[in-house]
Amino acid sequence: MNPTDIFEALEAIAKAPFDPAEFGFSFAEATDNAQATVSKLRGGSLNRSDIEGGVLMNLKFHYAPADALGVEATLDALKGSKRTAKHKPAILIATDGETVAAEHWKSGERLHCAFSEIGDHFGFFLPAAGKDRYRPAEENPVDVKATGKLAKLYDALVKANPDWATDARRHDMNQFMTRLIFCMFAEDVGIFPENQFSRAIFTHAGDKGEEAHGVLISAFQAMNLPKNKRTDLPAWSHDLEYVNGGLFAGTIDAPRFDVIAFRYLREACDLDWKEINPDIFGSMIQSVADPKARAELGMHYTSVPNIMKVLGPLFLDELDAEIDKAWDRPNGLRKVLDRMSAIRVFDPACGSGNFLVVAYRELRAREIRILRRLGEIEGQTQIQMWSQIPITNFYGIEITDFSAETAKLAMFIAEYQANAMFGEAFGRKPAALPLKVGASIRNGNALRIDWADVCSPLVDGEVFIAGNPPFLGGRNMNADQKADVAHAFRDFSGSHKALDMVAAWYLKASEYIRGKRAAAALVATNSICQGASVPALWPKILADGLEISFAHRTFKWRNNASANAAVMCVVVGLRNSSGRPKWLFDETVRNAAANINAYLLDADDSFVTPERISIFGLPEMLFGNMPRDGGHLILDQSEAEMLKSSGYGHLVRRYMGSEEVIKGKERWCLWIEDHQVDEARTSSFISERLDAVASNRLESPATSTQDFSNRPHRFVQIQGVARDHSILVPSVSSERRPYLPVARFGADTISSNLNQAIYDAPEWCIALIASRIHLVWIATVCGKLKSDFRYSNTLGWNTFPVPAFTESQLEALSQSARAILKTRYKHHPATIADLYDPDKMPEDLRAAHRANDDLLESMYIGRPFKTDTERLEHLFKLYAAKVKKLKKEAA
DNA sequence: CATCCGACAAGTG
DNA sequence: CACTTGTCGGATG
Repeated sequence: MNPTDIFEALEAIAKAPFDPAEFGFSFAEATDNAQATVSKLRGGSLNRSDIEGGVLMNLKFHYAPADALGVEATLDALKGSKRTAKHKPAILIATDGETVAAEHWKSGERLHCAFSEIGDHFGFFLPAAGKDRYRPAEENPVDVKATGKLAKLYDALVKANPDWATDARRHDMNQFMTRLIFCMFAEDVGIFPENQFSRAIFTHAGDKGEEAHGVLISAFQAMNLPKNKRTDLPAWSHDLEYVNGGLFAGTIDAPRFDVIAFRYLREACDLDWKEINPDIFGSMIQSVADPKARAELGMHYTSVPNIMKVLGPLFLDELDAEIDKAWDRPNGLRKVLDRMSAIRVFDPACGSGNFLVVAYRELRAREIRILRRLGEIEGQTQIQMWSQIPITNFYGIEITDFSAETAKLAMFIAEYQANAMFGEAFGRKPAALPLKVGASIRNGNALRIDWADVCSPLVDGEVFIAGNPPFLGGRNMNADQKADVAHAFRDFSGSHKALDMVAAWYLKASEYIRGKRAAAALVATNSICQGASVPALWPKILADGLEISFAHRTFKWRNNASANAAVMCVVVGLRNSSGRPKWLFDETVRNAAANINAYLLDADDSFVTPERISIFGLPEMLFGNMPRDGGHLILDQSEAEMLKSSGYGHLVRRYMGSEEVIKGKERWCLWIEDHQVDEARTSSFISERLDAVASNRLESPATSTQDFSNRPHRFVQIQGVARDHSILVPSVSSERRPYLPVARFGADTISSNLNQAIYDAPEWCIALIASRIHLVWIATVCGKLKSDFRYSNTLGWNTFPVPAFTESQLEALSQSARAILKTRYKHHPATIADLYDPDKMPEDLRAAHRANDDLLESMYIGRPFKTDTERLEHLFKLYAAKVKKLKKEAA
């Protein structure tokens, strides 16, 4: 059973009427146990439970129906059962058919939900089916746990208070959650007396939380008033600490708690908040408070390892080297301290402040390290009293108000924790309350604000810009966002409209640091270093004395959130040109580079621009044909056969997209010339399809599509059709294959826009496309989809450098192409996906390709190339020479 | 006209 | 849920 089956089985249980005696067995069935096993369970021979009416399966689960005491008490009974300890079930579950309480026994993680929702929580129950849940170890599990609890609390509160989920009240809800989090943190780390807050709440809120609402309001009001002004508040609140700092200013309200929400509140308070990492916790708080952000949590919080990919090479690694060098020289160490105290860190897209928090924490940790060392050398008395790294050296811009507030809170927590460490090391620390001045976080639009206005560049100190700005493709921005980007690019000619929004941050960063004591490094989608973006963006950035100081090449976005964004990233560091070393990172491997170009290669700067026709005289390659039909012109096999047998076969053609070429799938399409429309309409099937196309096109937002609603029999864009044969290259294909997929088809096929096509051209074109050297070129200069190849005629084929071939060379290449096709045919009916699987590629096909490579490469340099690097170097040399020559001719 | 892209999207185990 | 791998068609040059 796969997880989807388990989900469906649990859904079925949730929908059926609840039978306490039956539930354990149906749960066993739902979690992937064979019928025979379930029968034995029913018979009692496998059931190990020691609880009345319970079902216990060794290592899998322990269920008990809830009695009068309620699901909570039953769950506790399950937890305390001797048999549970003996048989170690993955899941404990108690239910009364109304609500469910369950626990992941190993981690102690709990779930409370309505009985009808158990399907939605199938992920929680997967361990009962022997499937491990995804448990990343790279980060602090406390953060993950806390976020989970807070999210559940939030959901429960919203359920109990539907009006709090409306836009009008969201801000109140956000504020409420932030205040709550602060209190839970403060009472665990010693800002408040231990457990002062939760004791006050749980003493006065009633057994089921019926009074929690009023109690929390009073508590928050008290924290906003000096202790001597609380006469109107209940007596128990008079001891609570005065916090101030804006956190408790403004309206104070609280939602009402039902039983489930109150349970989660208790669990959240029980957590040990001492261990919380403010660095990523900020974004987590934000995600908890904002359901939309929660859905997007996977994209917007940057994991600490990824933050360090930016901050390390940007300035921390260099500081470490300086510290090491000065380790035995007090004056040298003091110099490093001076440098550190004059460093400003500026995140122009700070969100809830993760980069700033990590940067602050790392600098404070280094300061402690240096001071300890100075103490060793010179004695404790010579050391400065307080930290010299002011929190006011940390700057941010953030567009949403709530995130900006959260960032300040996260920085406060970070400062508190750093002071505690300082106190531990040197026995002194400043008072925590009431809250003081914090980091400078500006609430505004970073693409409109002058950055120097937020954080001015320094003469006697450095500014490091770091962050992870939002990614949004040029075609997916709304009008406001497009205008913001246009504003950032206002001083430049050439179009920026195809660029990702993150490109505007890079541009502004480059303008900020140029000629200043400043450097920048940002996370970006890898697309800004690929394909059409390279010539559109990087000449502007790398002009006037800037260089790429380091880069992390494409890595997959990843963090602890469950729904990660599907995106591949790069980190690119910018600085004013210098002789200092440059570093190129591949995953964890670091290489020194002589130069880093905009493709993130250790090579000279070069920008390959798209061309309308091949600058090396190759045959014309055309984009495929785009139906824009809502799928209504496309036929499956049975539909095609039906039309053929009823006399409409001449209106049907084989339809080729990428999958048809690569995986040998079969689809057909209606291909109707203008003069055939009346005839086509005599088929009611075709007629219905055409009407569907027409109405679909009318609904399109694009006028170019609407314009074709009165010609529904036709593809909107017809780029080309073969007279005799076509050579098709899928426009997207897996990066794992050692050669690009390419195939030859007859005149009866129509290529969709998912292929590039050369019509009625000689076979040697196949020899070129199927060569290693062509793959290397495409992989370098074309765009990518994640890291998969994306074939472009303008960027890849029309720029592909080839030597001037002789007739006999072309004939040899054609023969070589035929040899490849013939070898493939020997393995019929294996598809291209089968044949070019890197693990299973047949030896004879490999040999045919090797021969093809040797033949072609000898035509370039008289022998095969030794490495891909050598191939690229030669291609770029040919390309540069050709571009130079064309420019000269044009002048 | 002729593309180039997607903090993706859909299918699979 | 994790992993693989290329749809589809709008917006723009």
